[in-house]
Amino acid sequence: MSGSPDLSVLAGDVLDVAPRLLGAHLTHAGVTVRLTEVEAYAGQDDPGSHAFRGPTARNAVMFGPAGHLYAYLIYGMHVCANVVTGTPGTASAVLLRAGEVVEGLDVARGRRPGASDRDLARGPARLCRALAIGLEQGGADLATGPVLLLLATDHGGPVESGPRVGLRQAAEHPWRYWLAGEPTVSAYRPAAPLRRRPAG
DNA sequence: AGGGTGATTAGG
DNA sequence: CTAATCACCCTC
Repeated sequence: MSGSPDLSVLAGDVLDVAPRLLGAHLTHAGVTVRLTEVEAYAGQDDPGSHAFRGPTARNAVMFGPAGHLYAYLIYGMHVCANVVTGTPGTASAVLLRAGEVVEGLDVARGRRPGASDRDLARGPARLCRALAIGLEQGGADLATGPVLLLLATDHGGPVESGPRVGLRQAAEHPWRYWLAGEPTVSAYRPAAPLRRRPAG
């Protein structure tokens, strides 16, 4: 009877939940994206996760119930969005890396001047830009909005997996999942090596 | 190939 | 307080 979609599946293990988000629809402010690429972050067990070192003010929402939005600012200018998974107390989440704009194409184009349609939401910060997701949306309940998640009953194609993008820690885990053959999947970019201190 | 940008974090 | 890091994007 509820008007909200059932997101209870998100309370499961993040490695199980992440691929199931592929094909899901994410809607905000007049634009809907079909997710084509995601990455799993396994909380305090995962050196690549923001929650690895325990709760802080920034990552607090990850320790809460599943189905909420964890949004953060990176490199001083870009916002990235995650879906919190697992049970309260665990801090796992899924980074939304890329999607295909399936609704509100003109609105999305206006938010991403100069970008091709393929690139509108191709990359985690681009996806947030196309959907106008900012830090204000952090903590939002994805079942009730304003950012809404509608799970897919079907992926719509085979899922592939490989190493996560841009991580220096725990880069060996194949916890990035994408829909095979989708042009909106972002290119794999290994982490840049640390700039070495001047040698003595 | 390199630069922009500022919050977040650990450490003194 | 300081200094290092950062789940990225754009332009050249």
